[in-house]
Amino acid sequence: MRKPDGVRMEIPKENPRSLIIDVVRRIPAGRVATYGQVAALAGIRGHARQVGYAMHGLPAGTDVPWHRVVNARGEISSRSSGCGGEEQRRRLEREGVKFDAAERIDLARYRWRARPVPWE
DNA sequence: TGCTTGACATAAT
DNA sequence: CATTATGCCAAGC
Repeated sequence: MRKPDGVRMEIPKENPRSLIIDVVRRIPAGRVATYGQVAALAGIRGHARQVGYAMHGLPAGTDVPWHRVVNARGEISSRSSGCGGEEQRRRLEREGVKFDAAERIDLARYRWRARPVPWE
């Protein structure tokens, strides 16, 4: 078989990265979601790393509430670019999310439930 | 073209 | 509950 044109778009619309961002946008204020949860909602369960990678590719001043995405420990993931997570923590506190002495969030209480029914 | 790193998760200890 | 080890996929070099 031979290749079609060879001309390919670098940024397909159905890019998984965009899908991840779309899910993050659905996170309500005052709630936090884990990377794994976002990945699962994006249809890529188990690919939590790609979620974090997508966040890293987000531009400054994006409309995506990336600050509502935390790791499974309920803490802000440290990134390679030194510090900066302080901004994320400040944004979450501003939305009513409380941090404990270990700078962690009580996921049992603030974890976003993307369920059709709230509970029960 | 192939190896290494990475804003993680889950299971085991 | 904390730490360690392994797996996952994609982007960077």
